[in-house]
Amino acid sequence: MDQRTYNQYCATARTLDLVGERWTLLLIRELLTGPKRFGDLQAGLRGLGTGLLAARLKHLEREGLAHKITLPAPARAPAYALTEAGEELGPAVLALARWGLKWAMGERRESETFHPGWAVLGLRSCFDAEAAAGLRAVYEFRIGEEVLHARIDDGAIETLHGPAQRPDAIITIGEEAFLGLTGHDHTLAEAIESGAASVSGDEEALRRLEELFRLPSPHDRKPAS
Amino acid sequence: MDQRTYNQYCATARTLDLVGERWTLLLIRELLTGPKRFGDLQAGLRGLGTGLLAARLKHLEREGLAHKITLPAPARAPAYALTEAGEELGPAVLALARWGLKWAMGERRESETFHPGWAVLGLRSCFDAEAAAGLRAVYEFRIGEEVLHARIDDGAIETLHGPAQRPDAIITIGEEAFLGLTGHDHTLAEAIESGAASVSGDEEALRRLEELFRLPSPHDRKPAS
DNA sequence: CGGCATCCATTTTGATACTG
DNA sequence: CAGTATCAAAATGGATGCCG
Repeated sequence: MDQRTYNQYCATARTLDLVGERWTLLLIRELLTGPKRFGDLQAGLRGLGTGLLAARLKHLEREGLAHKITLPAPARAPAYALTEAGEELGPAVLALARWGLKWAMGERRESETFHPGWAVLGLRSCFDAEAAAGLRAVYEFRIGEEVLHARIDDGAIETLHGPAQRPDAIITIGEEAFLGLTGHDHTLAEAIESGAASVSGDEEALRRLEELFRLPSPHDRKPAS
Repeated sequence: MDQRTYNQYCATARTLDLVGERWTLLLIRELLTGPKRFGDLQAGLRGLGTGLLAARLKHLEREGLAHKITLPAPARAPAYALTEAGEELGPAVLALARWGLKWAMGERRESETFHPGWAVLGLRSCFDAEAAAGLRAVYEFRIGEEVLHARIDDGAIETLHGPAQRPDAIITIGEEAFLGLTGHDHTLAEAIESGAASVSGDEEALRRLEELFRLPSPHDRKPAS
């Protein structure tokens, strides 16, 4: 797995030598929203067997992109987290996500799995730093079964799995309705209207929510010409 | 990944379904500096056989990321170019390059190939838009056997293979000396001093050159702890 | 639950030879 | 030069069993 190198003295090629194998960037995507346990990682990556997952994790550890940790009490369970180097792959993963939002997200296919955590990372990929100037707020998203939060601090954003300590605003919405948002089927206001979503907390923070994340309108890669 | 898809309704996964296979992102890297012929593509991707290259190109065409063109006269030769969708993968490729410049570029290994075109893309990845505010200039780089140019227009940059029509400044340098620049072995001024490089053209444009591109200092992914 | 080992069917790849 | 055709060597996916 790392004997197969591109053998090019090129920053892109060297990076892909490290994280270009199948599953690796998705593994990093999972870890970008916080440390995860072996089983949870596998749950987020259906199709990846335990053997390959273990091999990939070992590779990331050897290369200094992730490391094994012990979750704080009371969990005390083993888990994996990104190192500083791994964390800094965030911009690259988000750039891929940003492209995908614009050029590759059509209707959800029947066979495709979906986890709200991915969506929050997608949100982060279209975060508008300028629109967040001067804003300092923590949002908690409760989407389907999952809970995530985004901490925004004047142009900077951090999105992590789990509840927030002291959220300024809470958005609760079902998976289906959330997919309707990303698919431009309806707005958040409409979802609230119809009862599919509910919000609470600081009104000012909630008002600014829609400016913060600008979902690109989907484009067709193969125009009818 | 034609049949082998991640099957996730996730922007990152969908993108990797399209361009995550081996060689694909490097192929796009090659095309990001302008249209290329089949043979030139293969030259830039040592190790990629003609069969796989043809398959990858066909895949990119089918997916609307690249298309086959005929070079303008007098060449009139077949070549491949990126579509708008393909072009927009630039930010993602550059993000990977930026990461690699910081975390993965140690000494050049004996077996590694090197092409100046990669370096210019690397330069572009660390282009500082703020430092280019108000600047409008075209630089021509003659590195080893290759010629490339960068057109800078007030925060925007475009880097293409080939000579510029009307360059404001020309930088001529050998491959070895150029690698010394990226490896922080010496500065451009020192290379000029020692006769390894030479510059000509607008003095103002040349003075601003070093502010425009900020090479990150290399970091160790595995600190001695 | 976490994680490694093994066996096996299927894909992907790498290298080379071959054709218009 | 621009590709096709072919075949051997990896990598992957899936099932399964094991051990702490």
